Amino acid sequence: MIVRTRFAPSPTGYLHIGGVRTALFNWLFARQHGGQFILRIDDTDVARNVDDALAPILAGLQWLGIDWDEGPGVGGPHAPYFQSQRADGYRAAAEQLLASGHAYRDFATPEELDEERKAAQAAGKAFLYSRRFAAFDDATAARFEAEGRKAVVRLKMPREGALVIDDAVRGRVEFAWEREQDHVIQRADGSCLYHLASVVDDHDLDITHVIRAEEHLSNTPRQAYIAMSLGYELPAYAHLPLVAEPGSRTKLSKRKLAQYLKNQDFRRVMEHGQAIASRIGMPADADTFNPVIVDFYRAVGYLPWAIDNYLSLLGWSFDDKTEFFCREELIEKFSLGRINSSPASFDPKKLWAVQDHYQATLSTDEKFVAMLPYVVKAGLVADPPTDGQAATVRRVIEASGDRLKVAGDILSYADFFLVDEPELDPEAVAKRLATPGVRQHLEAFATALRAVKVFELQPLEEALKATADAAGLKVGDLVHPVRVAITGRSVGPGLYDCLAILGREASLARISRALPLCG
RNA sequence: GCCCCCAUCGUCUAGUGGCCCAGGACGUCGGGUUCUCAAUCCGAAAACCGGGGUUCGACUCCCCGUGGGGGUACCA
Repeated sequence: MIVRTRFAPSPTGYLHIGGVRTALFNWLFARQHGGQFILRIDDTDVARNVDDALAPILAGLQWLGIDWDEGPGVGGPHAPYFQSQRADGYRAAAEQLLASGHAYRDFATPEELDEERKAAQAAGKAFLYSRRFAAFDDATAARFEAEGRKAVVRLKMPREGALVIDDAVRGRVEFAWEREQDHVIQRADGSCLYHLASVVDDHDLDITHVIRAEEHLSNTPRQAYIAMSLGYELPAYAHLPLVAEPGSRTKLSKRKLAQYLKNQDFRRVMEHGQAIASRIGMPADADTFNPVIVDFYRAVGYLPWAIDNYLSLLGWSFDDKTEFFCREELIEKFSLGRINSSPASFDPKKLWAVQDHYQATLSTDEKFVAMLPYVVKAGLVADPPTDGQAATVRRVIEASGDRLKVAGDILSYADFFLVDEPELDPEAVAKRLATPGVRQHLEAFATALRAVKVFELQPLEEALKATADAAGLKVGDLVHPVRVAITGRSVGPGLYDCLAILGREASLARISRALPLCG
């Protein structure tokens, strides 16, 4: 048997982090078994602007390296891969269900149904439709139609016995048929609903394993009923634990962003991203740009594999200690059997740590390629950059080392080397420059700088230490004022690196500019 | 209301009856190193939801609570 899995997003305009986890697990399972991963678009409901709403989803998956063997853009033997274009198949299935007596036309109005529902609830019982307006033959149907009623097609669920499924994650799960409602599968206008469409497609696309979030577990009986009634073989099911909110067990949702921002870690990640976005002139409106959406990470400059690796650990583990996997290892080691069944909450801090880990493995060249576009977009260099500017960026990357956690971080390290007169942080000035004696020390250091023969790390360090010694200062007491004078702020790469990158002329100019502010 | 699922440090998790007075990771705290920050090194605090069983022995199995979550749509 060839394993075939699928990810079936609705075109909503964004790729949700929980959706990615589902896609990733489907993809991993298919790749591991040498099978196929299919992307199908569940657009039965949203008819307009599908292209626009789909683009971010496709782009997000591509960016993450989750490639699909059949689906939009690549086609395949089961095309089309859009539910909106497969309606004929659903209608035929509804016909078949009607003909075989597994479904019926129902003429009840929503109000009549609602009344029954409420009565059942008031009685503390599960709602079970009386089938009062069901038409099992044409004569009855004609009578209802004469009353001006319109029919939908409902499933005629069994009212005894039970469905037992063997879920790959949860094991044996049993559902009593009598608790299942006669769900509508086709509207009066002939359009078909999700459950029918999904089952028909999974069968037509030869899907062998349905791997999806736990929210669908309760949907399984009616889908299984549809499948069995149509004579399909049931796929294997695996219901993944929900990806929950930071610090909670509730399903992560884009809508509740305001609430997540009360979570300190989440807010920190958000603000860090917004700062980068605003410097590259990217709209950072929280609706389209936030840590629940994959685009956020791409825009800010996270590494796609860091996201994948982090997400793989949400509900799955290989053993008690391995956390980092390259793509091949993850494909090899992944297994449905080791998926957890309890919800896993999305932890921005842990993602950050995983990103940090992978970022640290990058070479200067790799960082340069990823970071240069940010500097260009922020207008810090010409487009294209001059050779000198590119060289400066490269040196800043080297000097900054581990301080650059995501590609966008280059902005807050490169800017003061690339602008003529960086702004001075008032707090840093107050703390490091405006204290008594600093002016004199800076002047002494300026003199020493003029005398430095080769403007490189070693001689610079010697010059600074000599100046400090002569003045009876600790190295730090001189380093801090110099740093603020030349970079405008109190944190940054090593001071000697800063001086070397700036060069003699700029360093001296910045020191003299700072002198009036000194105590 | 009814149905289903879930329950180990703050978080992600290991644990499939004795190896566990519960292991790893992130985070937190303390310390070392350091010109700041970052990194790094060392160390610490931190959990089996409760109650009953079963068993020589339960984190592990069963039952009941409690708590959390999902579903219950002519949404997907």
